[in-house]
Amino acid sequence: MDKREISRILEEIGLLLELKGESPFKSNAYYNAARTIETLTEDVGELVASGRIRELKGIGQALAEKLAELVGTGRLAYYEDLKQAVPPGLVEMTAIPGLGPKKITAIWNQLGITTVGELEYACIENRLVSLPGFGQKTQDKIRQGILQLKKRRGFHLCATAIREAEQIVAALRQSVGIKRVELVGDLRRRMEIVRSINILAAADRPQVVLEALRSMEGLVELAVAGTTITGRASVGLPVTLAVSQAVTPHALLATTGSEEHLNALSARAAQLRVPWNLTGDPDGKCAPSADSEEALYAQVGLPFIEPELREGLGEIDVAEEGRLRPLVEHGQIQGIFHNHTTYSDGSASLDEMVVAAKALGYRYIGISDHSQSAFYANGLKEDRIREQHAAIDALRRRASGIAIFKGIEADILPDGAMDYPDDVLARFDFVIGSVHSRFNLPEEEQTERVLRALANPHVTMLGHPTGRLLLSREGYRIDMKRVLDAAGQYGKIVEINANPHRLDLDWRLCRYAKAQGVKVSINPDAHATDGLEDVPFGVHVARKGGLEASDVVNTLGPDEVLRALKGSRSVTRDASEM
DNA sequence: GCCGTTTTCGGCCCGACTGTTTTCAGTCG
Repeated sequence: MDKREISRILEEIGLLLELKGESPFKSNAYYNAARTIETLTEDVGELVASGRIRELKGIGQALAEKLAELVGTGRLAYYEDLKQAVPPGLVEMTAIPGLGPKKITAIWNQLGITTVGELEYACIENRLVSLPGFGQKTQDKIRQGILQLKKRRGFHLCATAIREAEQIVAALRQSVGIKRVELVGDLRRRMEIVRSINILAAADRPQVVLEALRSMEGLVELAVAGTTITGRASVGLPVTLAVSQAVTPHALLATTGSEEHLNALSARAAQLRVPWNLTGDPDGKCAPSADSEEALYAQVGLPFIEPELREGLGEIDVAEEGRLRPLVEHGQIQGIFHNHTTYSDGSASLDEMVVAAKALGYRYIGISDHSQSAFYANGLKEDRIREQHAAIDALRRRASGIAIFKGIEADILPDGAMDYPDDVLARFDFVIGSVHSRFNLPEEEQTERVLRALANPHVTMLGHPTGRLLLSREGYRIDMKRVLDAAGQYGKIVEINANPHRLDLDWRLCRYAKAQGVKVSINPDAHATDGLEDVPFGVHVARKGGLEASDVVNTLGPDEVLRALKGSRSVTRDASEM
């Protein structure tokens, strides 16, 4: 059992305890432990075996015993019992905005409601308003939240799906009798959220693939119907494998999608009178003859179009006009900004973050802890900024082979002012301006707020521009086009936050940003050393948005990027001019 | 459930916001 799964179980125990109405401090102990385990660099099994697990802060006698049981047997009786005691629908309800454990418990105890469906019906019947502490607005908000929840039900984060998919693909590729394995579908196009994992496999018989899958841990509900194998990954994600004698480029193209892209291709083929039956017999007369996807595109007079671009959003026109450029690749990212440390709410020290970044091959790392108004995140007051800068100076003398930049993730206050005075902001190599409060301002006010921050000459980058959390929170209402216009005008960098929950700036806005001359920075927003590994997810966003290396500032080397940062703060302008 | 000691019990982060109240509870970041 890996640390992610252990952490998830501890987290759920915390939640179940809250729902049962146990001491919030007790559930907090589980939340803390979950966080500790998740950010471990050492193997949990080894820590348990050696007894050193007790040395971790927040792991006492009881938790150590539970971890031992979990690691040793893969099960935990305490957790199983809790799950018996609390209906699973209550856990699902916690995903509804504005609905926390207390309100859910009230709904459960006083109305006997245990599922989201029943809750929705109770809203329709106007039964929530009668509960103490509830009113019309609460009920309306819950009903709205349920609609959101239903919309995203069945979706999973790309990162989760990729992790599962890569394990399956790698295992199958090593299996005897399986000739070829390819990931297709939304996941190959690197959509930010997906419903399933779709794989093409070449083998003589589906049975061969099935046997290989059976030996994999975490795959359940495996079944065969004809040449299709279905199953479910450990996170509940449906897996579908289509097995055939060979993986043809036709099948690859057809199953990668998107539907819009395929429709545009077939319309084009019809116009050019090229046979274009991708799903029929590839040797038949109706199918284009091709031995690769490149050759298929060539049949309709187009260069190869990267899977990420295949969304039917004008990529075919761009390809036809010869305007496709090589998309940015992870290997071109030379350094990373937006990284937190234990100075604020990170779980790894400054030294650990720098060492980890260097180990990943990065040539520079930009440290940016939270600013003073972020109380909840232990934001840095001026004295602690001085302390951190001294630590960075000392580390710069010791560390070789990696440059360290002094930065800050400064809150953009509700009125658009930054939460440090200019002379403090001037001490940093880079300043990320981020919104962390007052998400519910009207669109006009929210937009003006961010525009004013961008007008501040000390701000170099805009952090997670919409504040969205995929599958859990909508972004705040903001006119992103105006924001990107301003960023272009002022030469400000806009972040592509690579955290799989954010992926913000959205890829759909990348083209617009590029057209305004806006440079992006692909930032991990890491709060632990393994957060640094999220960078590739940000690269997917940039690629889907059609960005090339020259659009991404952190493809620059350390010296050039520093010049770019200086350039982005040289424009001085008053907000009143806008 | 953890922690630390002024050790075996009492405290555990906190401020803003919202909606419900008419002084506060719940949620969120």
